[in-house]
Amino acid sequence: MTIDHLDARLVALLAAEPRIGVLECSRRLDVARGTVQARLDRMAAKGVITGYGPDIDPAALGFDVTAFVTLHIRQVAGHVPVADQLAGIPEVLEVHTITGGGDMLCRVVARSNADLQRVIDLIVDVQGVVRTESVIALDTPVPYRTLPLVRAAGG
Amino acid sequence: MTIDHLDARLVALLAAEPRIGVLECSRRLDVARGTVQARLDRMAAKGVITGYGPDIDPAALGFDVTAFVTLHIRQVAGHVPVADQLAGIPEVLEVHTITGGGDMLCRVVARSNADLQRVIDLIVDVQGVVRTESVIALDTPVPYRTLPLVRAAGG
DNA sequence: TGATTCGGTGGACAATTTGCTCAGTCTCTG
DNA sequence: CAGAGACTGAGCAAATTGTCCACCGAATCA
Repeated sequence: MTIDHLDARLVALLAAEPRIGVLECSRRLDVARGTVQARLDRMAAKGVITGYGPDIDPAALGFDVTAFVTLHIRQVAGHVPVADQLAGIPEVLEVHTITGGGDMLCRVVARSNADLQRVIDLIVDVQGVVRTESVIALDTPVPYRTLPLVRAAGG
Repeated sequence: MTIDHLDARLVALLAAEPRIGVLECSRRLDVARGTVQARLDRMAAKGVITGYGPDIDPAALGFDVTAFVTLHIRQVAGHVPVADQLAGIPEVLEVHTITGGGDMLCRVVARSNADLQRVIDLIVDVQGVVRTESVIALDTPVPYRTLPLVRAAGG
C-alpha cells in the first residue's frame, strides 16, 4: 500500500504521543478531524497499522537477557509442528524460518544467563529440534523501530 | 518489577482490543476505574509499558523481505559509530551487539530480494563494517509477541 | 493492641472527546 | 462536463476522561 506525507506524519505523531486522541491529532496536523479518522481507518483496513500496543518491555519485567537462537531441525515432519511447540514457550518472542545454514531463528528472553540455559533446554527438548546455536544480545544500540521506514515510505 | 494477575489481564485485554478506554477496561475486568488507571500508571512509570503503538507492518508498506544481517566490524573505533551510521538507514529496524562469531546483528527489511541487495550495500558501506552475512526470513510462524511472557510473569 | 499506610471501591463533577451525519468545496479523470 | 473521491467545517447526543472525595479492609509495625 502507498502512504503519503500526511499518513507518515500522523503515524509519527501517534508514535511520539500515543495517548492523544483523534481530535488532538487533527489539531496538531492542522487538518479536519474526519480526515484523521479516515486516514487511520484506511491504514488499519490495509493492515499498515496492525494494532495499538501496549508495548511491553521484557527487561522491565525482569527478562534482562535477550538471545537469538538458530535451530537445526529434522526436516522429515516439516517445521510447522516445531513452530507450534516453540509458540508454547512464553520466553520465545518470535520465530522465523530462514535461509542459510540454520532452519529457524528465534528470539528468546530470559531472566539471567542461567535462566537462558533453561529456556534453551526447553527449545532443544522440542520434537524435531536437532541442534541449536545461541547468540546473546549484549546491547541494543538501535531498538526496534519503524518510524524511519514510515518516513521513508511516506515522504 | 513484579506484575500480578490483574496487571497481566489488563495488558492482555488492551492488547486484544487496543482502542477501548480505561472505563471499558474496568467494566471488563470487574474492578473500579481508579484501579485500572492506577495499574496502568504504575506499569508506565516502571517502564513495563513503554508506549501504545501504533504498530506498523512493514510488509503492508511493501517491505516484504525481512533479513537478519550479522556484521563483522573493525574493532578499533568501537561499535558506537557503526551503530549510529546504521541508525541512519530506515530499512534497518533493529541493531544489537552480540556474542559469538559476529559483532553485531541487525534486522532489516527491503522491498524485494534485489532491494535487499541495495540495503546490504548501504550497510557494507558503513565505516568500520568489514563483512556481512545475511539470512533471509522466509516465513514467520510466530510473529513478535509478549503476551505469553506477560501471562507467565503475572500468573 | 492501636495507629498508620496502602490499595481498592464507588460516587460525583465539569470538560472534553467520540461517533455519526450532512452539506459544500476542490481536484482529478474519463 | 459529469462523476468520483477526498477534505472541510459544523452540529449533536452520548460516552469518556481527569480529578476530586470519603470509606473500607488488610497488612505492617511500634
